[in-house]
Amino acid sequence: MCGWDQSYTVTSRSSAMLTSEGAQTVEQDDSLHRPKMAATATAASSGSDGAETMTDTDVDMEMETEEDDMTRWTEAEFEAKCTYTVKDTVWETGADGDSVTMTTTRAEASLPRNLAFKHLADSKEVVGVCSREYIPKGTRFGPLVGEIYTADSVTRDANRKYFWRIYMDGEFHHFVDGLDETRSNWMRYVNPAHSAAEQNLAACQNGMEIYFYTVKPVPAGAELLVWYCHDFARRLHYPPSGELMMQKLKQSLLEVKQQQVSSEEPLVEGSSPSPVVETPTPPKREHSVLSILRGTNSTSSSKREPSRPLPTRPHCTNSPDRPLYPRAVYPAIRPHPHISDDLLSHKPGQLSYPATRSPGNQSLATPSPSARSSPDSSPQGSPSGPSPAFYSPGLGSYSGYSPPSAPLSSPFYPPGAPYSRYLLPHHYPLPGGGVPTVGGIFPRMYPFYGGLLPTHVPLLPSDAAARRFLMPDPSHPSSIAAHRDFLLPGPTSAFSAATSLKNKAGPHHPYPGHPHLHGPAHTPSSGSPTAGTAPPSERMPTKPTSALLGNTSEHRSDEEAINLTKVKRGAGSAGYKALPYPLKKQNGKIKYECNVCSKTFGQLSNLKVHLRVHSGERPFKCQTCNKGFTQLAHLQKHYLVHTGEKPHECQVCHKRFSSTSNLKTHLRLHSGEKPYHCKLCPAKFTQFVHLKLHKRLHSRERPHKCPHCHRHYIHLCSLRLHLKGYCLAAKSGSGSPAVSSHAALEEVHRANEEIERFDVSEHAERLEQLQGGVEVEATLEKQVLGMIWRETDIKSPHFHPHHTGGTTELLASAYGAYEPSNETSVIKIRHSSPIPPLPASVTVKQESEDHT
DNA sequence: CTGGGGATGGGGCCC
DNA sequence: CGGGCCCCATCCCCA
Repeated sequence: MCGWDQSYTVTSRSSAMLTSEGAQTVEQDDSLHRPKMAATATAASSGSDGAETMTDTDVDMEMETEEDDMTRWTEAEFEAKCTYTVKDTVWETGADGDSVTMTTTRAEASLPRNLAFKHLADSKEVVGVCSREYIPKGTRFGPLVGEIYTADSVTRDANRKYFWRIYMDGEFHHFVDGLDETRSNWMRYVNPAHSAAEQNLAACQNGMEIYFYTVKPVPAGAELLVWYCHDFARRLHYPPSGELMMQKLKQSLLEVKQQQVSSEEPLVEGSSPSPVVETPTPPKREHSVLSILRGTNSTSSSKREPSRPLPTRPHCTNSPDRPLYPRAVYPAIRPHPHISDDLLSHKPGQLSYPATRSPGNQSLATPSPSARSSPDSSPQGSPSGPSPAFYSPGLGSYSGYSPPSAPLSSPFYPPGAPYSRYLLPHHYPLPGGGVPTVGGIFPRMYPFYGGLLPTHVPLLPSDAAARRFLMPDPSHPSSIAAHRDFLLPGPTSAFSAATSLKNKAGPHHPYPGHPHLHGPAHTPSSGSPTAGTAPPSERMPTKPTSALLGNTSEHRSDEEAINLTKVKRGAGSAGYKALPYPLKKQNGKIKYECNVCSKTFGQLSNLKVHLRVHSGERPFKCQTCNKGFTQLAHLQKHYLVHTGEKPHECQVCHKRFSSTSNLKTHLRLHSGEKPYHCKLCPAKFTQFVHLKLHKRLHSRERPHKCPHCHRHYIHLCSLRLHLKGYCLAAKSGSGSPAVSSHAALEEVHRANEEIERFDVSEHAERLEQLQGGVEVEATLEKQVLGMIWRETDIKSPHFHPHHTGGTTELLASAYGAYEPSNETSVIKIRHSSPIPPLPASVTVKQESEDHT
């Protein structure tokens, strides 16, 4: 988003400029007033595979019935409830980053992978941001990056087009300026929402940073359109919902037109409502389109914000005397994305409504959950959409929602966007060492913060910043509470239940239906208002915000809590609840033992988490697919499925993976490591599962069954070999070796393994066809088991299976290629005792199970 | 069937 | 004590 200039003020303009901006403003404001599209068609999936277990329709259905209006959430709620975060792509700097900087601005390079820029057809100019894939509701983007200016440091002629105001304790604190594309991030390109219906992002200030949260599912290809969250709007003295402003705008419509004809009244800072406005609900005062366009407060200027001269807006394409430029449209003043530069060039009477929406954008068609679920979400909602009169004749009715003229250059990977090069994992070591977390976008920025922000403001690298969503802002107790309330597992487990009681919250918590949010377990000791004060809609048991905490077994939470408490006092009951964590001592260290499986843990917290395995508790719910997880980290990892993020990159082939595990597995392809060896043949695998599948080959039909033991063989010769002295069950029979020692027993075992290896080899196949006689068998025996014999002969005079010498050339050639395993076979192992069968660096993961 | 990858579960350990 | 990160194991899918 560009900064539809929150602080933009103008004192005077040319009429042309006014007109142009007027149009913008109208649209911008229209966005606020357009009634929510309560019954619009369900968004098509647009090919998105975002919903893995549900169709997009399912998702939407769910949204309709279960979700509340996130646009009415407080900033604290956004921060606390939205677990999903999408981090900026790390910006590569330094030596090898130069090339990047040559072709891409930092702002562009920072774009997360699941987003794409929207370009004008014949331009590389970024005119908006779209989603590449389905993005679930409750996803957080950010923080907004830009240069920091305080009231004192901002220059009077600064271009405030991309200014965002940061407040602290209700007072203006500083600006974040996204103007400079080399110092800002992609968020500067996000267009403002034109209406509540199309708004899919809400801008919030969390801590001292600006974040954008998805307030509705964003289908693939849809443009991101942001508007202030309620808190933010309130700070800026916008009408709470923007609906008032909408009405005013409408009222101003005529006035606007009149002004277009007449001379524009000199604009004075604070004469019009704007995002920056600090006037609470400029109710009675009529806002002229002019003033609206200006995005300035009509009733008052910011008291805290330094007074300033009119922005010169050097880059402002809105300027009538400047060539229209897409970028100009975005930012600032006009939180309306649908006005293209072309529009800007038009004269008032010629206002056209260039389509700028991406083809996939279905925000219009997307039902507005908020509109449906939250009756009060549109207080004075304008009953109608933007008045056609708002647009110039010829504009058509709502043509603005026609397909965009600036489609994505590519639905997934824009040409010329060498994604891989900025796709280093967030915490993946850079080739040259070090971690690119702070190195990218933030280095230049944080120094500013260092001097501007209170010490409690986390000066975090991107990675850490992304982590912040789980870290309560110490300056906001409610935030802490919200975090805790939200992140704590629901009181459905013995432990959480116990915790809840410990917190003195009785079993009769106010919202039994949603204990994870408001139940005793989450009642902050500080008495945070967050717990229990959430809107009723939040109490919806299945409300999928993000990591919703366990509602899987909430019906039993209270009981469990009580039971557990009793148990802990000695009441004693069955199962792990009776004694959640009995203590044991191992090697002097206290161990916590699971009552169910007797597994011990060095830390109680580990046991607590472990107990969820037995209780079935999955407190962390994915809002998108409703899957539950036992650990928040698992949910977070899972979320990558929906965002498409693959933070881990193979430094060899640059392929990306969502998990380190999978990357590690992949790296074996490059290293050649195949740690999973088949005991029966030389086959090796990079994954255990492949070995397991492979082993089935060895267990295929084996018609030649040993009459004495369980062994089966594919080939008769193998059975006969086995029977020549290696069947322990038949040891009493003739020819059986005298196995009188443990060592000899082992030899027999190994010999049988070797026979099996031979049995499944191609050589057995060929030998079978030779129809050899006794001599052949003897040779076979010698070749297959020869080494064992020699060893055994030496070590155990008692173990001397019957065999005869003699080798025919024919036989030798028949299976001459057969070689007793030299890596995992018992033979090799025996003979190479001092010499590891494999390089020491290679770990061979032997099969753990018997292959019988 | 093999090989590669995606996703998830579970646990250890550090902060 | 709990959160977060990391790692390994495992299952599943698909080419």
